[in-house]
Amino acid sequence: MARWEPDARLRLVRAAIDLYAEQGYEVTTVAQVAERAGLTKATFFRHFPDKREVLFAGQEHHSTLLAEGAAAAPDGATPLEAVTAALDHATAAFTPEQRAWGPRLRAVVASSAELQERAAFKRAHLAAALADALRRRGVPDPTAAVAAELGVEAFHRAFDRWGDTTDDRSYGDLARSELHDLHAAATALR
Amino acid sequence: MARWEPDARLRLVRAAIDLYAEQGYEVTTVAQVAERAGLTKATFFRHFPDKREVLFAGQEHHSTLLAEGAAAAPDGATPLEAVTAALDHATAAFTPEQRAWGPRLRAVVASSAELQERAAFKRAHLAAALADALRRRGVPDPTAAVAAELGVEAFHRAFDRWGDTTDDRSYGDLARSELHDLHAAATALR
DNA sequence: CTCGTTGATGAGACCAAGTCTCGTCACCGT
DNA sequence: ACGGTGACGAGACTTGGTCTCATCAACGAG
Repeated sequence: MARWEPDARLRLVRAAIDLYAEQGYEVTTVAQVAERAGLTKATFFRHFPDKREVLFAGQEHHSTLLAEGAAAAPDGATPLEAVTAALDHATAAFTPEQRAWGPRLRAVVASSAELQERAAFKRAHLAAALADALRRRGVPDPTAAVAAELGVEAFHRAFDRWGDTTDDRSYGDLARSELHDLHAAATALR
Repeated sequence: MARWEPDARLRLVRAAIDLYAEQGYEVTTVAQVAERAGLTKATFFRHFPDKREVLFAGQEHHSTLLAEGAAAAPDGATPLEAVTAALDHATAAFTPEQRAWGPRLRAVVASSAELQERAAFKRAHLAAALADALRRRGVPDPTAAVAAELGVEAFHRAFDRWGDTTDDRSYGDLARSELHDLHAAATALR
């Protein structure tokens, strides 16, 4: 038998989502989250840098996936095709487990300005990573920024719709569809 | 003679920018900022909700200006023309005083992840306010979001170039120019 | 002129986030 | 058998942020 129960990190994430949803993010203390996970405050901060990050850990992975996908697109691909490749590659992050947690996470984040702030920061990182990957492909500056912005917007819109159980399409299909709509709106803009 | 020196709020802003720039944002305590302004920590928090906001106060005004400008555009205006009107209207916020503080502010914000987080949040608010104003004009959803995103990107790019003293064009001219470039990139996107 | 009100501030207690140091002890390789 | 490793607990400590209460110049009513 192990000295400590395994998956301390996962237990912390679950405890945090549960408590934040039950009684609210602001009134929940880190000590409470740690206690529900069978740990202490000090250990919480060994796994996460702050009280917010426990909800967003794993999203650095999204940046990596988007950048990898864009970089791996064939040489002749247009910027938009590279963004599509990035979204396809990011599909790897969207497991059924994520789908189950999505709505609860969205609700909790929506309830707190502090959490929305972190979400905005993560989104900015996503856009920066994707724009960087496009620039490394030789896409010139204003185009790379616009394409990355559309890609990240599609990424988030698709995630929102993916969480609605009424829509049974795969995340990849939803992302392609959102990107197509955004691109159409952009080219038609006057 | 007044009981208190006037402009407590402004003194706090100046003290904060100075100290954050001199010795770094993270190692500066709110008590130090208040002391340099001739006040106490409690009074700091009467003027600003937290340690970060002292650098961003006044930016809610930007959302208001953008929304007002977009709402005031003539009835027949296209979405892009409404965004242009919004940027023109926001010109009111860019005084010579702002121009002098801009580069220092940018440097301080760039030095701290916590401050970049707040900046990303403010940007998201700007985009949401502009998109809302466009939707109220009857612009349908994906188009409003894309136009707002381009507008906010132009807003920030113009502010960056406006801070470079090498470029003597007015903020309004710079913003129109940036928006034009971004729009061109968007319509040419493949 | 006097007096009560107003409102910005100071003083300081208080809580929680986040940091840091030190001690513990199962596990693992030698 | 034994020393090293690493995840964890305990608890002190700093600082961001909140709250309550006291202070006192300005101001207006009488």
